[in-house]
Amino acid sequence: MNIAIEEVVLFEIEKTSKLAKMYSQREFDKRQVALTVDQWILIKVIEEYGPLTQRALAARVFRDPASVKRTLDLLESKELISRKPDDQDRRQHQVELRDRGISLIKELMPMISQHRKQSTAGFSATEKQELVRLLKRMQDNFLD
Amino acid sequence: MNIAIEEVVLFEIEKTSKLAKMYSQREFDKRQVALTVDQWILIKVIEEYGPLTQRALAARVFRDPASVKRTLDLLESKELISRKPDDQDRRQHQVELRDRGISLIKELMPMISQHRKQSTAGFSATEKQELVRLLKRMQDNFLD
DNA sequence: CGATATTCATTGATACATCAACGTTTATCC
DNA sequence: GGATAAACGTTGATGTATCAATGAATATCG
Repeated sequence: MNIAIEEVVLFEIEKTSKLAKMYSQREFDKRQVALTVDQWILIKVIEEYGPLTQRALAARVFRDPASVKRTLDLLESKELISRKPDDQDRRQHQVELRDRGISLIKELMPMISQHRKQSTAGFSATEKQELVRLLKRMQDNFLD
Repeated sequence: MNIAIEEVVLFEIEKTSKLAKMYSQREFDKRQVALTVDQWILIKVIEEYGPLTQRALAARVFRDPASVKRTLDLLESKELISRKPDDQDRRQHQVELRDRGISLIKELMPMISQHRKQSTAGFSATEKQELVRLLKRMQDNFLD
């Protein structure tokens, strides 16, 4: 049974992605942080690029707007973010961080930075760049 | 706002993984194949390694046994697989392909092979190997 | 200016992901 | 051998992913 390298590549990408997410989630749980990794990513992106619309937010994190909407509902109930209807265009809502969101991010950033470093521990600068370069080329192959 | 390369790497892995799955799913839908990508992966693994227990199957595809169980329920209702209680150990079930599963795989393999090749189109043999090597090293970084 | 088309957020339906808890069956240990 | 522990599959709860459809607001076009 000959297994094509192409198959291995796709499998390893999927596996790496899952492992990274599981690793982060365990860290959150260990520290009693009542957040999922996807929720964390949203509030971090809102901090960096907000206020922004739900659609713009979804595009930035590469998720479906319907899915992002539901996650925002949860973050709103935790009082970490708020949504305000836009005055110029009342179809869209501006999403922004609330105080509790801001302080939560400040609190968690050290752990997050540590996790990011851990992901490429032992990699040279060249290897990190090469990995990103190859991944982007693969992405292009899927955009037809 | 300086964005660490570690952050980019993790993001690109996630993005590549999502794109690959979306690309495959669109192909399935286009051809009216009534399967999700995850369902396809399960029956393909059962074909290659079956019969096997649900737990062994879950470990092979790197998924949660509870999740695999539910997907197997769907595949069973489509009459693509069957489950038999093991005589030696009645806690576990042996999962195997049924005739319809076998012929479905035969029918879809050309498309799948094409998709796998597409993923690494333009890659040299060295680049493919390098990508897999870097991914595996990253996985090791998460196994503590 | 008024009909038509598009955009945004939302909701419903279906599927997958993870963990915890549970019943049944099998292993282990005193 | 009988109590205790562990393994397998299952179910429930919660969160995320995708597509299709809907309502309200805005753009566009004749």
